[in-house]
Amino acid sequence: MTAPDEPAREASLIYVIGRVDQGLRQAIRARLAPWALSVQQYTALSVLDRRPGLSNAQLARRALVTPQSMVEILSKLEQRGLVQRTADPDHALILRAELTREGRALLADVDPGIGAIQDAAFAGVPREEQDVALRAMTTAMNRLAEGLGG
Amino acid sequence: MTAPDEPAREASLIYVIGRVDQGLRQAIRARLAPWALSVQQYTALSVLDRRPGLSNAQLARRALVTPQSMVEILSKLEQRGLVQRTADPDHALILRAELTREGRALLADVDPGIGAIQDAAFAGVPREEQDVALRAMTTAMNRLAEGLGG
DNA sequence: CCAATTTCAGAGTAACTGATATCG
DNA sequence: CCGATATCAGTTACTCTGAAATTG
Repeated sequence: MTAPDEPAREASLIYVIGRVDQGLRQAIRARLAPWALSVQQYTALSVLDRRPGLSNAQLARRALVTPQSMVEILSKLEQRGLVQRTADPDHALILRAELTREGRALLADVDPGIGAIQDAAFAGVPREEQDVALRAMTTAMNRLAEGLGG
Repeated sequence: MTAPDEPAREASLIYVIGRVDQGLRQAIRARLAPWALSVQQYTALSVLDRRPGLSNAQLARRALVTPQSMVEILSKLEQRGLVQRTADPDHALILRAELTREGRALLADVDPGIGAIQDAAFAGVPREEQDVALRAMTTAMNRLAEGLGG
């Protein structure tokens, strides 16, 4: 059976999102391998690059994972010297994270390759439609972050 | 720090897809818990419902995972009596899978709840835009299945 | 012999639940 | 006391790589 499977007819949005994420993750993982960076480590780095000063709890809410999951990611980045954390002056309990110089340098090395993956995956889709998709997905992301209630 | 995080400004499509998938998975997992079904088990069931007769290898290509990963999912469904597999008459090596009556019954029980999750997540997005998003994501899925080359 | 399918075994990744300690 | 943060420990979910046997 070498015959290629026929393309799926009408799958649900929820299903297609899962497949795309799976394929994207694989591609990103391969691209990141030379730096021994995991997908979520890369994700955390790029979030911190755009929003320095987020705490572990804030990062976790943003990523839609538990704070315990984020601790693992963040602590490894810190051990590796890509991220540094300093206590908030007003709340000694809160550790605000930001990229180190090494972290920024590594991100600059890696970012183009990841961008290329996105471009390749959506090459067949017109800009305007990509924008519509991005808006739709962003809406869903925000609703999911609120627990599907609001 | 109880103040809600400001909504993300301009994240990349690739990033938002990852977050949405993560949020969706969590919601689906919770909804599936009473049946002790995992997310990928549910996914495999619904694919087989629409396309009976797919082999393990075909399912794996469709899901963008290795055949080894799919074996685990499929064999558990088979052990549980939700799926049955029969050898292809022409190729004794190929085992074609299909839902059992129990599998179809369980899927019928579960499906509405999963549909509700999708509806809730994309409630704020107009139909036409959901369709555009679905088309864009389907294009990306197919490109990823071809290895980003084609 | 080669290509495709299935599957076992081991490993690594990713995320979770539970519990503990601290701060305001 | 309560709510939020951080984090340790254990566990489950998910996927991969490697290797083997079988079929056409």
